[in-house]
Amino acid sequence: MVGTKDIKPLIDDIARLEHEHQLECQDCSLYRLCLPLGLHRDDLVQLDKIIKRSQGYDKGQTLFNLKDDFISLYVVRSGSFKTTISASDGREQVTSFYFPGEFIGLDAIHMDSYQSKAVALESSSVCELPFDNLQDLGSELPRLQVQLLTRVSKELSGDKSLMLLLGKKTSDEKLATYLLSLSKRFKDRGFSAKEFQLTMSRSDIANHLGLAVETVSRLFSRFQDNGLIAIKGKTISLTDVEKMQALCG
Amino acid sequence: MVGTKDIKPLIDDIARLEHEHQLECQDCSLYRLCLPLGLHRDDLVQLDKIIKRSQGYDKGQTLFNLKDDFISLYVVRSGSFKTTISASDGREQVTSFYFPGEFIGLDAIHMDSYQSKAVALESSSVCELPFDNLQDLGSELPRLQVQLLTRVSKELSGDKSLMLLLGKKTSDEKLATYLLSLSKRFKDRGFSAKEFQLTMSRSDIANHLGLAVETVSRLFSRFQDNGLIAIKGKTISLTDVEKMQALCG
DNA sequence: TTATTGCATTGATCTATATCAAGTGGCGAC
DNA sequence: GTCGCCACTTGATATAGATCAATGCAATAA
Repeated sequence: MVGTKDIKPLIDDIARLEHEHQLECQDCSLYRLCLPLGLHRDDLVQLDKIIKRSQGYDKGQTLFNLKDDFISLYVVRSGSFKTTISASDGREQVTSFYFPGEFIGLDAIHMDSYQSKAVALESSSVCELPFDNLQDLGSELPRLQVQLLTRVSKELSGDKSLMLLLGKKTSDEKLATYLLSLSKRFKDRGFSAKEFQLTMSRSDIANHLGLAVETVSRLFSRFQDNGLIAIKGKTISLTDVEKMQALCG
Repeated sequence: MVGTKDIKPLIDDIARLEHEHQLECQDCSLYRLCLPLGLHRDDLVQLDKIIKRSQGYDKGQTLFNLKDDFISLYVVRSGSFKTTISASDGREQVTSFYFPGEFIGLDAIHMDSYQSKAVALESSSVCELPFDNLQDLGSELPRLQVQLLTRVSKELSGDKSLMLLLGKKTSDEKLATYLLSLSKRFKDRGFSAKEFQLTMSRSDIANHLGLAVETVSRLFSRFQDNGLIAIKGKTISLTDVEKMQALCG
């Protein structure tokens, strides 16, 4: 307990140093997942020039709000975010979760304001890509433009799958599908596919899957009883991936 | 009854003539809704060169199938289409309906095969845009590339709204939202916003909204009883748009 | 004209999941 | 430490909408 307090300043120092150092794309660990993929070294230097590496965001802090002017796309550098849209009466839907290397704000490109709200789920940081600059650069670097198009298409594809989940799947199929999708994304990022942190709350998960919190809670308990997972607070281990896959439908 | 048979050959003739004439983008009535928007006249000529104006598709005919090689994007020229994705056990979700000027296949850009199946809902025709050619041209015409990006972003945005609908709305809110969305799209295309044809079946609508056919049928009846709509087979009139909007949530 | 077929409607019943209600446990503030 | 708060869990009950079942109806074929 005393130890935690002692290292906090150290962590802050590291964050500050990292920020001052302004890590460039070439050296970034997300290189293989992120926008630069397929760009030449010279192009990267140009891309680096327009990227703003922002200060961090605390848990619960808003990256952008519904109807804010659309200025920039964001790429998660560390941590995680959720985006939500809301009905006129205030009901909200968690539309997506975003992890390192993923783009936030792509659905705003066709408007001049954001169509959703983005909030950090933990201490997080992002790279900011002012869209106008990105477009200017894109007109010189077709490969960049293609990368961007590919990104939006990929998110579109994911959203269609989520429509299948929301429209046709039962509660246990929903949760199983969700957990495996998280697992895959962590694996792609070089983390364990079997054990990871659920940085979002139960109610975020429930909302995203079109379920009630209580249902999600009961499902976690049942999955645990059936030996599918081991869960303790926010830490989850997938103990029977086979069976989990069979559950997805 | 005899009359219908007599004019059928005439209609076919017109379709054939239209096809042979190979109507160009400049002259197309969809000009203001379609890809050419914002392109210069010279650019349009180039775009026209890569567009294949295909034969028509009959009701129920497949434009492309899941896992077909991704070669082209398609723009609806006349008629309408639906796209579906399916779970491993065969359950299907109708992900979108497409009307003239709208793009089909955008979710395949990030893969080398289509992620969904597209089927004509009535006699329809499309413009085919071979994606490789489109990209070659795009690298010379940044405005074209931006148009394309904008299109995908717009579809993304619509899908997020549908997630809100599927996850959070009640059955009557779902149907009301859907009918008004159709109404707006018809209006944008210069058709009546109040009276139009539901080219898709009740079961397509139900599936798309995450409901059972019976529920949709009952809702249509109730909406009619409440003076919101008048419906006869596939023809619907919105008789109280105000009240309908209030129902959307 | 009458049969056939598939889509659509309407009614009766059932069920998955929401909602309501009552704890439980962990964590930060003091 | 312990107080208070909030997220989570677990149980009891309610309900929106699904499913099952029968019938109606319109378009095509015979």
